[in-house]
Order: sequence, then C-alpha cells, then structure tokens
Amino acid sequence: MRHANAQLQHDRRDVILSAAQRLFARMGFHQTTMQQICAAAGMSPGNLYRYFPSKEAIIAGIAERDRADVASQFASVENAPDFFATFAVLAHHHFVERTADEVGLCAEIMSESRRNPAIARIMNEFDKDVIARLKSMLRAAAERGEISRDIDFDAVVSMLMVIADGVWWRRAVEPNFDAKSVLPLFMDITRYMLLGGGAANSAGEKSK
Amino acid sequence: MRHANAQLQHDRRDVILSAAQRLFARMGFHQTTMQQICAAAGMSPGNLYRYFPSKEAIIAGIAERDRADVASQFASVENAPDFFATFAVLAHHHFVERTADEVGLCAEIMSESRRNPAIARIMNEFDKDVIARLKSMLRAAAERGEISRDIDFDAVVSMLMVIADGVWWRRAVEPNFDAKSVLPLFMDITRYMLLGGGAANSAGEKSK
DNA sequence: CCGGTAAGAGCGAACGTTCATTCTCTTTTA
DNA sequence: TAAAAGAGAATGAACGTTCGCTCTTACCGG
Repeated sequence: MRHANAQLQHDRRDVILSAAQRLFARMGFHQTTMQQICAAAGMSPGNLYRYFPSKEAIIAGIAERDRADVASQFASVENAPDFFATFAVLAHHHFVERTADEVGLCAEIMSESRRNPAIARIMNEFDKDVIARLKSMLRAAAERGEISRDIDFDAVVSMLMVIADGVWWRRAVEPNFDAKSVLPLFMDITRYMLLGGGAANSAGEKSK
Repeated sequence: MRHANAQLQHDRRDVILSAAQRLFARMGFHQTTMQQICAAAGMSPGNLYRYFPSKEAIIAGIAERDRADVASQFASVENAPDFFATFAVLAHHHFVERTADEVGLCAEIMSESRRNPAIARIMNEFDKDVIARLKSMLRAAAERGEISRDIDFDAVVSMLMVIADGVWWRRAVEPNFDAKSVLPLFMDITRYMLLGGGAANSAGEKSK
C-alpha cells in the first residue's frame, strides 16, 4: 500500500514554518490566526493540522529552526585568526544585515518565552549556546595574545549579550533605528573591555 | 440632581489600572481577560466599562501613567552637582530596584507597541523625553568640566539607551539574571565613553 | 504492463469555546 | 427623586481545532 512521502512532509512543514514566520514577525503570535497561516501557506486548515498538531507546535518549530540558523552562523567563524576583524563581521551581520522580519520574530519569541515554558526552554538553550561560543572565541583570542588575559570573561560576555539584545529591541521597536551608526562605538567599547585598557579587568568583581 | 464624583472616578480608574498592570506584567495583554481584570479590581464588567471604554484604553492608560512615573524619577535628579554619582544612583534604580513586574510590564508595552500605533506613540514620546533628559544631564556635566566636551553625545546616549533596554530584556526573559553584577562594568564603560579616554570621541562619526 | 485499491494528501464547513462588550436591571446617594 | 454607581447575565464575533468528505497516487496481484 502507499506509504508517507518523507520529502514532501519536510517540504510542507517548511512552507508552513516560513509562512507563519513572516506573519508572526509582523503581527505577533496571538494576533496571527491559523486561517492566515493557512492562506499564506496555500493550504486548508484540515491539511495543515496533518503537519503540526497545534499553533504552539508551529511556534516551537520556528524557534528551533532559527536557533539552528544562528548557531551555524557562529560555527562558520569559530576559530578565525584575527579576533577583532572576525568580531566586527559578526557584529555587522547581527546588527545590520538581519532583516526587520528576523528582528521582529526574535522580539516575539522573547516576549512569548516569558510565559510559554516550551519556548523559554528553547531560547535558554540558544542563549547558553551563544554564550559558550563567545567565551570560546575570547579564550582562543587570549591564548593568541590578541586580548588581555586578566579579564572577567563572564562579565564581558554578559555585557555583549546585553548590548546585542538592546540593539535588536531598538530595531524592533523603532523601525528607522540606524543600527549601523552604533557599530563604531560598539566595537570601540568591545576593544576597551577586552584590551583591559581601563578598570575593565576588575569590573567583574562580584560585590559583597 | 446628583452629580458625578470626580474623586471617586479617579480612585476607581486607579484601582483598575493597578489591577490590570499586575496581570498584564505577568500574563501579557492578550492573555489577560477583562473578567480577570474585573475580579482583581473587585468590580463587575458592566461597571468597569463605565471607567474605560475598552481594553485598549486600559493599556494606553497604564503606558501613560508609567511614563509620568519614570519622568518624575528623572526630574528629581535633574541638575545634581556630581554627574557620575548621580548617574550611578539612577542606574542602580533603573537596573536593580525596579521590580520584576515593572520590567515585565515594560516588556509587554514594547512588544505591544510594535503593532499598536497608540502605544507606539506613547512609547516614542517617552523615549524622546528620556533621551532629552540624558542629553541635558550630559551637557550640564560637560559645562562643569566633569566629562569631555569632544564627544558625540548622540552616539553615547544612543548606546546608553541600548544597554538599558538590553538589561531590562535580560531581566524580563531570564528571571534570575543578576542585573547588579553588570553595574560595575556598565559604569566603567560609561566613564570610558564620557571621559574620552580612547577613540570614543570619534566613534560617532557617521560612516560614508 | 495494468487496473484496482488502500492509504496518503488535501479540503472546507462546522463545532465549541473564549472573550470583549452590551443591556437591563438593582442599589445607592446628593 | 433622578441620576450615579454597580451588578451580572446575555450577545455575538473570532478563532483554534475537528470531522467527514473527496482527490491523488504508489504499490500489488494478475
């Protein structure tokens, strides 16, 4: 008898995820209806539900897919020789080249993760992954003598994450925010933190 | 012959706003039902609708009220003599002392402002206000010679806003994020940007 | 190679629930 | 006593999900 076509299933899931992604980024999860997703994916509700058991599953699917995407971006520059040049490229990618839809979707995911444990879990793993990769980049650069060794890596990475979040939220909330114009100062601050030019290397001291 | 009691009206509106605020911060606007707000405010739907014409009006009311709150916080330290000490206090207030509910609510408002023009307008005015106050603080400090004059104030203020947003989002998304531990590095970076110790004073050059 | 067929793929109306809002009514008070 | 203040059931629209159905196609016995 006939058996399920795995390739087709994969393609359909992809079409649905992409359609939903665009809608979610623009209208938010709870403002997007299944009917809209169906229309955008060119599919009836009955059929769509053969690929995802619920709206939540679609949200989770998107979060997961995006996570893989960013992870691969990171992996591609993992152990480049020149830290600051590599970091600048990474920052430009992340701050400037990401589309408004990607930024918007991330905003929705973060927002949703505040009350959806499944999303929170995915986002948390994602964060942990990024933090680990950043730290490994810094450690490697320190080994090579590109940056100071006497630095509180945890504090610096934490601050980098904070700034990255901040830039994305500015972009998400203020559509004509010029992310490119903060890049020079961002790189400058990063250099300051990593070269230990000031008190940065003692900044991470835990209080108390 | 009986006439409306203005004091009572004001009180009732306040009770409703406070009840809604708590719920919104924890569950988000669209996950909070009018019934829940009614229950929390100790009031029937029929009566509540005498004070607010719609759910949206409650959201807008909260956004407006919070705006006034933060504005007054700023105003209270407007022209203190010691810039860095004042700024440290402000940062501590904003990063550490704000409750999880306040942070959560802000997250919801930012998220909502992405598609609700009325909220977007309020948030935008709020941002403009904060930016103006920060700039005026910096200008005053520069006059007094506390910070360098050769600085791109726009770029620095922009970065400060970015970091502030970032910290709040970390807090909103990661409940046990220790905002206090980033304060030293934050103040250090601020000092670096404002004292023009490095290339910071040229960082704001517009590219192209 | 060739129908026949059973399961896959797809459709869209209908269901049941949820929820913002309204309506009608009672209670309170200047 | 008339309007304000309040109550809570009712309404109607919106929306996620399901159900019963048709169409399509890979496989198998002949």
